[in-house]
Amino acid sequence: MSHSFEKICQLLKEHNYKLTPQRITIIEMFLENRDQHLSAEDVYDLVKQEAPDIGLATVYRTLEMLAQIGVLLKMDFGEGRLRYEFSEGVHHHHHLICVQCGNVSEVEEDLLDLMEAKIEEEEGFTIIDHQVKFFGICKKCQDNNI
Amino acid sequence: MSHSFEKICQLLKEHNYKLTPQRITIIEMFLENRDQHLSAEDVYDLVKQEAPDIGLATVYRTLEMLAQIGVLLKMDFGEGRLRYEFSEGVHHHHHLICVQCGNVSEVEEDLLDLMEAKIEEEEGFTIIDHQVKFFGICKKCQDNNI
DNA sequence: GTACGTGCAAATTGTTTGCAGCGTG
DNA sequence: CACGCTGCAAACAATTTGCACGTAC
Repeated sequence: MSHSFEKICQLLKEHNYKLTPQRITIIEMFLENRDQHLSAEDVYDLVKQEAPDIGLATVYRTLEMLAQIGVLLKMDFGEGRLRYEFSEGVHHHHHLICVQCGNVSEVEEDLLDLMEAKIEEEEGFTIIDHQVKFFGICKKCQDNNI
Repeated sequence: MSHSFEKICQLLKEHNYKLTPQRITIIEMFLENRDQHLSAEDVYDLVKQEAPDIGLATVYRTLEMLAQIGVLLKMDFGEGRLRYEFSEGVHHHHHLICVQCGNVSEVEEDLLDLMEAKIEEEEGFTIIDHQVKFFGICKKCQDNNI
């Protein structure tokens, strides 16, 4: 079910991508930070600790490639920059974005199957994926506001 | 219910914003294109036909201002640019984004109230707004693919 | 060995800002 | 007539691209 290092390497091979040290480091980084939504710059900073010579462009290219083959999912939280996370289980978690502190957390709730079925039927639109974002005030901020 | 020119002007006054020709032109443009999701550049191109001297920065500033006072809603379809639409009824329509042609259309379906109630209860997260995007292939593209 | 991958720097793109002059209320 | 608003150009920030060199297969 979940992504493993081996499975991802396998995917690269299938798509005729080479397994370079830089790519390996980036993939390991994501495996060690499964729960995070990392921006390109975040990845760059993290990876630089392991491999100081890596270039930012390489990070961008690798993230794009991993998104293309379905390992990562591009997420846009409206900050003017993209974030990346493992694509697994995308259909069953949504994001809670706190408009005060900017923190992004996840919920597992998903009642969208009904909606999808209706849309496919009524609009003739074949749904591949969905993204749901709830904007509001997280518990922490609410507590701080008192 | 729906935005009218008068109501928007009223809102500007309430917020101590002046009613300049540029702002009027931009508001009229949106009223004439209620069904569209316009980017700043789109608005600039449209408005330039009426008022060739307008500056792109003015468009950006006006869109930001209209979003601030709640007339427009900033939408992010992950294209690396923001789009704007009237904010009315935001809770009751969602976006269908075709991954082939990039066309964005709307659906009225909304079953998220249940989900919101559950999230507020279980996570203590107070929801202000939500955005739902469905990615897939629109009817037109499906027909073209045959 | 060769095509793909890399680092670097420069280019692009969307958006923001500083400023002197203009126009609304 | 004051202050907010404008156009212009320059500044910014995230991302992309061109290119000569390096390296996985």
